[in-house]
Amino acid sequence: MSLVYHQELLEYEEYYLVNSDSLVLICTFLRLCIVALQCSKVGPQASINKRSFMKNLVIVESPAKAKTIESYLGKDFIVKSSYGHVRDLVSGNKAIDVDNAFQPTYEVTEDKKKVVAELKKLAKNAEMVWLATDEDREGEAISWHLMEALKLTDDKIKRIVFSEITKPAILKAIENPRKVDYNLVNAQQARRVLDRLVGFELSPVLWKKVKPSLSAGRVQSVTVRILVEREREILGFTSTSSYRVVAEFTTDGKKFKAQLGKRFDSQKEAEVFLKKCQTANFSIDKLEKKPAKKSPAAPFTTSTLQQEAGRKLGYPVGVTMSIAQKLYESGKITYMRTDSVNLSDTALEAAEREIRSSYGDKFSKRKSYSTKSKGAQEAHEAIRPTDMSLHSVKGDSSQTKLYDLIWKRTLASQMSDAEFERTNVGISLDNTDERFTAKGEIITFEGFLKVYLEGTDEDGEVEDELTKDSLPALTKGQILDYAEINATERFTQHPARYTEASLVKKLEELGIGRPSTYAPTISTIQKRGYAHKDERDGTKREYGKLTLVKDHLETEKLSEITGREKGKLQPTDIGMVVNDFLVEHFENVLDFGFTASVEKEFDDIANGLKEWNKMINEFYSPFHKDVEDTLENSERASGERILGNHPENGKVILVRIGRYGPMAQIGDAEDEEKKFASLLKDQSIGTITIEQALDLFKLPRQLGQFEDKVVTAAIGRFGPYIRHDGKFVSIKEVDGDDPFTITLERGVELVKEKREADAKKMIKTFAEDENVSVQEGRWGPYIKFGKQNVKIPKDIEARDLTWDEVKALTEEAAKNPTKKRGKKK
DNA sequence: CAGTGAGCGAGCTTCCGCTTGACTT
Repeated sequence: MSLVYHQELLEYEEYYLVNSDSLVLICTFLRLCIVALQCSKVGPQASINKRSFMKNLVIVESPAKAKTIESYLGKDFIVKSSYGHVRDLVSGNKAIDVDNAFQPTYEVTEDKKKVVAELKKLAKNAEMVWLATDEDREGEAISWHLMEALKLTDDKIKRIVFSEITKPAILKAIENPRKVDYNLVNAQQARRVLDRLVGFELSPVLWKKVKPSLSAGRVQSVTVRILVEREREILGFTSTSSYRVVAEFTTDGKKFKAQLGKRFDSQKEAEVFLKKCQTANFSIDKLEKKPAKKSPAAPFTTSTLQQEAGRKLGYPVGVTMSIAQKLYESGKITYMRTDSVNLSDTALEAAEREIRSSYGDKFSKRKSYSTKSKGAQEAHEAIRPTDMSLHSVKGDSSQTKLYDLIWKRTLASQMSDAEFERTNVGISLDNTDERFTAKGEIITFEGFLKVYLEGTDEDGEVEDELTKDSLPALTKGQILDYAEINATERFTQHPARYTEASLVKKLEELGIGRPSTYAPTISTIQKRGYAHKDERDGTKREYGKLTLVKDHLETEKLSEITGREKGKLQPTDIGMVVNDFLVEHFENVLDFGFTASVEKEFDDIANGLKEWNKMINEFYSPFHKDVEDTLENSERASGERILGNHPENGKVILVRIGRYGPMAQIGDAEDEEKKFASLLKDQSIGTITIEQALDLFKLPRQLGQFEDKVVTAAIGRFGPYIRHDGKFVSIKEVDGDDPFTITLERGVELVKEKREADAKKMIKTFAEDENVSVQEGRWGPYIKFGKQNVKIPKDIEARDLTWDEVKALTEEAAKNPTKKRGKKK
């Protein structure tokens, strides 16, 4: 933390040196102190309590921000953090009084009680409380909730805002205080109330009509819909193939490639064309050179940082955010949850200085970017290094890499365009109208490409396989000889499944969700079982290739692996069934434009054009009617699909969603002897075959006896396993085992391996009770007391624990149960 | 939470956005 402080000071000093306005600044600062003094004199208690005289409490949302700002403001100000929202709607179903103008009931959230108590104490002793929460809807509401929770009156507070954490910005903010904007607060209340109503009325419908514990909401349900619709596109996609012709020409001993404008639907047609090539004369009939430019990408927002870190470093969005959080906390970068592409003046100056000194004046070009995304509220700066002269951070390699990305992106955004010379070459044949084209590209000025180029998402087939390097010297009218001409069969590709990052991009385009929720939303839909990361090996596919070399035509059949995929988001059966149900009954809320349209109304509320509870009422009345109507009239949604009849007894075989997820069933609902089996993780209701479904009923399999006890193989909640004498051993597919074919010998081998591994973990056992032991776990040694696991304090040596100590620790742990997420049965 | 899947009825689940640590077997 001392590092941060130091760095901020440096920045500050630098600012003094280069900025001619520094005198003005100092004056401003002095004037401020006087203002603060005068302010405090007005307060009724000012003269009574000398100790609290002059004291100003500033409250911001983030503690790291508080530290920085405190260093700007001097000793008359103390700056504290609220750690985000301090109050929220009470939990449960009674937070909103729908019969009384949607009156909300709030409470200080459990984890904020300490924070609120401390702020309350400080506020009491302060002359003035400066509410410096973010300059957006949520920030305004946080200020209001702080007033309520700390019992602050209007004359005791000043509301200040700034969208960058730089000294001039903070001082300017202090000079321009205002009151809390209740219209904006009401817009936030409307947002909050709407989300609670939607979530807490839709979810119970799903519990009744689909499966318990499911959830629905304005953001998550549309997110799942995006995935489901893409999956349907993929399922409905049929791939077609065509032959693409590429010729390699030589001139002056140099080679270059050109592609035919036309593709052929069959091998036959391709062959006919290549035969024409054998006798054709090739000549250049078009030669065009054009200058071209490429501009750098805007500085990072949360969304673009997540995308680039995904593309270039392979990080899931949650990982990116936690690395960024660490960089932010150590003062290396600005705030990482932002939708703004704006850079502060001090940052622009620093970037320019850095570019001029490292690359030269002609690489510098100041640019300001404006946001393209819909719901942007721009309460912060773009994500950038706090110190542009720091080219790299030491230590943790993931932090080094992410910082590197941020540094380069920021710098590049203020650099000149890259310049190219593009060449387009047309090549004609004298015995057909078909033509080849070649493209060349030479960089004439590197510009921003010197440091950074934004990545791209591979989306479908790469259309243009030609290298865009330089072409050899060519002239119009020149006659060419080919070295080789290929016609290769290429297949059209289904649209790509979403990655975490490309999904975030889509959400941002639709204005759904906020920088602080992109990563949590993606983890929510996976936790709820609506989507998962896929892993498909791909399948072998044959393709044809024709090669013409020196008048000799050859035909080959080659093979390639297609459809290999890892880590893409794919909707599950439950995700699809829930989505179809919601889309059918709640089209309005599931509409991709729903958020955008309510945002418009929130804006009206913020501008004082509409009352918030009126707006909510207009939404809620018809919505609630739909909910009741659906509860009463809709069928249960199970996604049932009938696969056919049993080959031996003729009973119906179907797949559907059951209480515990996707399952197969033999026999209909009336059948007294119907049987059930869960689908495997990689199977789905939509694609499973009758043979695969029948296989499921072969488990559990009895393999035989070992030590007079039965050994069985089956598949459970955590995957395939061997069971023996009440103990379970996982069967790992990577070892080439599976429960359908595994033998008794191999099963016994796994049981023995497991015993050995368990013995290794055992540190100590006790004669008093054989169910109690001290074992080595993932996070170090722990006590296993029956089914209870107990942590061992760091200062105690696990090996030396006595029976009495173990009992004492266990009893203490039982007294203070840690809040567990899991519920008891 | 590693054998479930009917139906009953208890009591429970659930939203989005703003922030960090505490905690995990």
